[in-house]
Amino acid sequence: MVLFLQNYKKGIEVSRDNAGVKPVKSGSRAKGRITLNDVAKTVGVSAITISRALNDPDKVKPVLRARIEKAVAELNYVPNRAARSLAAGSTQTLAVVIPTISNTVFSNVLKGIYDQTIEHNYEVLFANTYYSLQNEEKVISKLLAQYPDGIITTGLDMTERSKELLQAANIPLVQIMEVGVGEVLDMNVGFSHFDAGASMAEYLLAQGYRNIGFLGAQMDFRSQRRMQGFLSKLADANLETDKYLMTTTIPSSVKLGGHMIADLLSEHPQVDAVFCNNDDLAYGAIFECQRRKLRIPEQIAIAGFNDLDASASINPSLTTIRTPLYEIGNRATQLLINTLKRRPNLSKTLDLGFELIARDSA
Amino acid sequence: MVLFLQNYKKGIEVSRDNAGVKPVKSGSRAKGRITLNDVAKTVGVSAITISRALNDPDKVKPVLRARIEKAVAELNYVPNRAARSLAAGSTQTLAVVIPTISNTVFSNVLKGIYDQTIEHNYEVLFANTYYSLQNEEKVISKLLAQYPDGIITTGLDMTERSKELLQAANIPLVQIMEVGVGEVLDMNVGFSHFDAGASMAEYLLAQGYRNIGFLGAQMDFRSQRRMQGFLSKLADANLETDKYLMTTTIPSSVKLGGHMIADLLSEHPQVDAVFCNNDDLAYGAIFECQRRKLRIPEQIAIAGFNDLDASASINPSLTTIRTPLYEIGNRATQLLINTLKRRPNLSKTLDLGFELIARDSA
DNA sequence: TTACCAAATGATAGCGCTAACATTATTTAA
DNA sequence: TTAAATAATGTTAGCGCTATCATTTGGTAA
Repeated sequence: MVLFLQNYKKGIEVSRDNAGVKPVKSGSRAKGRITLNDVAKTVGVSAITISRALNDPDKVKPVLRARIEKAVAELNYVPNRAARSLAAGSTQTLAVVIPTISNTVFSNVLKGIYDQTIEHNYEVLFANTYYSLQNEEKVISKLLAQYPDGIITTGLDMTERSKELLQAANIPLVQIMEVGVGEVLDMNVGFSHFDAGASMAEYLLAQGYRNIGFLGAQMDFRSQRRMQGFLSKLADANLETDKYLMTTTIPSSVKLGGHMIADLLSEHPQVDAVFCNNDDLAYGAIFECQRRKLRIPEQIAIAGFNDLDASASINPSLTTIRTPLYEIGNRATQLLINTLKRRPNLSKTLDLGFELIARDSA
Repeated sequence: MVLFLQNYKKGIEVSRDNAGVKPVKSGSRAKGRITLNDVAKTVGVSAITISRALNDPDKVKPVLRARIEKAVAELNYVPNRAARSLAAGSTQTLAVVIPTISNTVFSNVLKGIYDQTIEHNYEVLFANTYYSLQNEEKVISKLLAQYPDGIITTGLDMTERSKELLQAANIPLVQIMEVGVGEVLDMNVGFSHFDAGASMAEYLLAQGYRNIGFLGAQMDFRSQRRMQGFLSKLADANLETDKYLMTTTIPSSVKLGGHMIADLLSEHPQVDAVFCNNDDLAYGAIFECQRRKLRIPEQIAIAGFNDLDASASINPSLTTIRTPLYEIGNRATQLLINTLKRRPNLSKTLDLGFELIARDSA
């Protein structure tokens, strides 16, 4: 039990066979935790030497370093990052602003970010906007109060106030998910949603479909751009663009995909292909068509977006667009860390592209 | 442009019609950001008054407060949380340790946590263990260096060193996902995985299945406990427990579910029901059975675990166990925040249970 | 008016750490 | 051997904020 309390100075004598003595601090503001100074006294050197042994080990002689490491372990010393940040002016923290963690798309992106930060010893602070620019403004302001060393935000559409705050923070920024539209404040990693939409339209047209529908959930800015790209190609081919279009701001889900295609088909049974603005929706559409005994793709073709895990396995396998989600997070974080370490970046903008995966559903 | 640089003191005169003057700080360690003192000089009051106006507004006269708020906005002042934490001894940060963010299960849990923290003005720091106790030890140590006010960890199995670190940190802790096994260090929210497994076995037995298989991916501690609960009931019914058992430590995915059931069926075509240790695996199994023209549930029944989004929509709809993922995160965070605000918790352990959802697949 | 009390604001110190410079020990070159 | 160079460790001050206690202001009762 005493062992567990080692890090505490609540009247117990912490050191055992160590030379240094750590009396209970009685100062009213002391938190009772073991500090650098406690370790320094135990080892019998100055605080800065302990600091160096932990942060820049090469600068301390191996023998001394070993003694310090032993003391640190025995005392359960944990450095106080707030103090470190304040003194050093760097928090070793990256802030991440995404729409919502509960969307697989963004958890993949976040994983890409996380894996990169863990490698370089940064922490991740994240916040969700729930697709609202007003929320975004609030969470940006909150995150900046942590004085992160860098920040990643989603999308290129933001309020003027958000832009002001980010510029004023004067830290490297990467806007992710999308390239080629809007104002890039600093760095930018993503792909063109307009082109992705357009490329799916071209594919469906090439396959001979002519009554082509579009199902869109959430309809955030990027969804809209995908839709615009898609519709532009339909218009080029002199096809209907509005007639078979169905969108909602409800968040995307498999269930919603089923409802939407049911609605679309009841109004327009002649639809022969549908582009769903993401894979979840497409799964729901496929399941609903199965229930209606519609043969895919003979009677109706279904296409999705993102190429999530299940898309290759579902029956029929889903024609979709593979997006480099993990890569986006990973590369964006690389840009940030390169900048922070003053290593040059080849480019401030990275278009990671997308890939149309033609499978059986269309 | 100058507007964007307002928060900076790089030789530009920041104040416009304000009385106070903020000269460029030349101290070598100054970061150039606007500080409380700068705001104080601008308004013409002491720093502590600005602090109070921001943190405890009632203590400052409305008129003064308005002037302060105006100055804060004009200067784009952002408080430095590191300094605040150091001075106040509280970081307003909660740490979260989960196996991996890329598993839908944990992104749901994390959302439950996040929604609660945002409400109470805490920040979330998270880390992934990737299902390794050694990693867990490392990330716990790293997270504690941030001196979070509270911490959430996943599962009840951890190394002695991890337990020591957590106890030494002396902050409220909630171990989530599981209850009823192992040592609870402080608080605990989850459900019994053993019972959940057992209840699925009872259900399948009651439906008359007798050649019952089990597919398990990842096989972390909780998966193992589900399996044990499941097999214990098969044993009680004098059925085979090992014969139709197939597990792997590969992370769960839809594709893997397809491979696993294919392997199982090629060895044991007589299997008439399979419990997959999570829904992803079950989806893959259903898709593979469809490809083999096996009728579900007539020829083979499939059951899953977690009741993810698609489970109600897939064909046939999936019999599974609904687990309170969002709730677990949410309630765990509530416990933490109650403790931090010195509000009493009814109980230190919360068994949120689970629910067997009988659908068409079994 | 005076005494008293509460509300509002201020002065001071210090949270735990590291940057910058200072000093001492050790190695290397001449 | 000695001076010069380098490595290892130490001293000091301060990062930006808030806890604590001190002081001032304004309001109320006698």
